[in-house]
Amino acid sequence: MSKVNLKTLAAELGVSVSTVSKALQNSYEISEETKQRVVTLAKQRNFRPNVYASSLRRQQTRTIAVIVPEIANNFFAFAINGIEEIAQENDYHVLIYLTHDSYEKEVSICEHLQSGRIDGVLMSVSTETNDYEHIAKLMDKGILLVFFDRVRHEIETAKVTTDDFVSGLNATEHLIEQGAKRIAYLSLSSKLSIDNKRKAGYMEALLKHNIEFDPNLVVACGNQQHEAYQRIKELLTSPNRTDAVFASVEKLATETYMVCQELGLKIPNDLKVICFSNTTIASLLNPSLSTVVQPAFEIGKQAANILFQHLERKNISILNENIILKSVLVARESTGC
Amino acid sequence: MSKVNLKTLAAELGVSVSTVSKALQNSYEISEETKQRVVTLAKQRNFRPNVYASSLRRQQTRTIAVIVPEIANNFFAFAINGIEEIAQENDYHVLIYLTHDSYEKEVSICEHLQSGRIDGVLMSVSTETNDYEHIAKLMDKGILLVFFDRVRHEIETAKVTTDDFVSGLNATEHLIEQGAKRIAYLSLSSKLSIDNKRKAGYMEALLKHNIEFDPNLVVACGNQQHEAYQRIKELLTSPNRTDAVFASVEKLATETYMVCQELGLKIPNDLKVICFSNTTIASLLNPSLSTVVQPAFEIGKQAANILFQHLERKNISILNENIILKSVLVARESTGC
DNA sequence: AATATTTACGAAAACATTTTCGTAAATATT
DNA sequence: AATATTTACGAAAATGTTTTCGTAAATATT
Repeated sequence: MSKVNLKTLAAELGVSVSTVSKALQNSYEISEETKQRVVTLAKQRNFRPNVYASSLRRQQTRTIAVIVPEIANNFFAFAINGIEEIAQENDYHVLIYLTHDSYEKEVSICEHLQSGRIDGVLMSVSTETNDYEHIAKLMDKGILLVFFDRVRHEIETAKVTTDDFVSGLNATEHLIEQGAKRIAYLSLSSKLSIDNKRKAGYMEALLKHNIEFDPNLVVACGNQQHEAYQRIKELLTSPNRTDAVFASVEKLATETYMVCQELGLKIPNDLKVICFSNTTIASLLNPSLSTVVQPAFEIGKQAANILFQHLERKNISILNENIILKSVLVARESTGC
Repeated sequence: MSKVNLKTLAAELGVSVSTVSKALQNSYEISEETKQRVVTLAKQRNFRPNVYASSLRRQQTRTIAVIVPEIANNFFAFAINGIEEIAQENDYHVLIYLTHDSYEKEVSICEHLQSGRIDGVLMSVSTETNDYEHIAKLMDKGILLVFFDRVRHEIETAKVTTDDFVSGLNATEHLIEQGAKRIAYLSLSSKLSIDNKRKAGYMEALLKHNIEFDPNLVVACGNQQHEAYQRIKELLTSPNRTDAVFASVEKLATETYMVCQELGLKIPNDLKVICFSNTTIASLLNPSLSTVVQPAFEIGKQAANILFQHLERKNISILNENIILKSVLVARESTGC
């Protein structure tokens, strides 16, 4: 395991360090014969240029960070999948950071990333994030950023999301068409732009169908599982009970299923349920779950593509732009289909 | 966005670069007064030491790689969750690489990682991996490695897995106790040690209960979803049909559910199903799914802990050791409970 | 007062690359 | 034959840290 670097290779070949470096980069300055000798020895010694030295000199790391709230979540897992695929294609490396929906953690991660470790960031903000100074600081250091899904509109850069408003409208309208009269909206956090857009779509659908909006039917469930369970239970045990639920995220729908199990409510007869979800087994649930499926994989790919394009073109800041990919509604038994 | 580094700070303060560096590291060589001045300016200028320069000099990166077959998989998602948690605690950074169960990709990733980018690796090998030279090469470069879940026993290092044999035995025995007579084993790949152990447990259970082992009931399903579907369909349509299925991974169980839907077979009456799985919604399936739940989060944490401990103690190679965390069997309707 | 020790800092090497620039020799051009 | 150009390489600077070692001044010890 004797160390091998440009210096040792050069010494062994009786040429200079720069010659070895250039030969390995297939530079026109080096004769074919020398290149051969260098490449052969490098291969034999299993030489790999030290990326930290080379990044330092080149002033680029070919590394990006992905900051997401969680990973045990089908949407984020698929999105990361897409990101990683594009990263491998472009020979970039992907650092992963989980905020667990904590604002403090998100800030701390952004602090850490100001140390030249990365060229760019793909980010989905936490539900608790209410400002954006930590993100602005990051960009001040010349780090490119692209948001996906959970964005902050105050930051001027590219944002890849799904058509949350329209999908929210469609999901709600679907419930109405299936006969629902009192539809509840289960919210994750009013700080999240996507949540607000889905809710806006929900309200638009009510308006369109002349259903009066009842603020009591908008339930802030939060991140904590047990808290969400409680809120939903309260909702489903309150007088003049709701007959349908539109959950802004999958977790809130599955919690609804659990609550119904406990209360003995039958889906879809007693309660219709639809939600944003990327689970692959929606059709196997009891009853099968109607979902709004986000193109998670595509969202990840697009976000990564935009970032890498700009990274290759150097120093060009990313224009403020909303890329919107369509979700698709899949109706199943939970809404009476 | 004028650049700020030790040099510019030193110039502005009228001291040397080394003084600034030492002051920021709170070295005893620097007076309190100077430290104050340095720290204040550094804060004001929002200075972060360049990690590539510092890694180069220190010869450690505080970065690890996690290599897994896929991420849209509850087991790996939870494991990565555990890894990331421990990494953040220890101030390490986590690079993620997906092999998509391709041997070529796994090799290529290992090649890339020989460039001094990382100090250590946590790895779950792909189902197609049949040798281990690429892994040995990595270790030759002085990179520490810990396996989790999908291990290669030929490599001498720590391996964190679950009690696959015993759990396989328990799962099979559970099926037998529930009245199953002809139990099939759905295998992912005979190249995987965990798969073989689960299968060995299955065979042991048959032996114990005097059930003759029928090789036709061991179905190699592979990674491809449609192929798995086909194999399972063949199994369930063949004469003298099996009455129970033990799936080595979740995906094969959900495929089984799909096949049963198509064939109109009723679980658990026509077919009992149990599988290794980490899905959080097993209880919501139709029918609810009996699972062997691996402590995925803990496995990730343990593997990361072992790696970091050795990284801190420098150069100490990791002893060959099998750490086995117990899985727990949760019986539900799919096995008639 | 002479010597020893401590304090507080700076110069420079080291980490492993990449890249600019200089140049000797070989070849081409007039 | 004299000059211009090309070829093939090397020296050295640069990237931004960390760390070793040297040392002048201040303080302590005899």
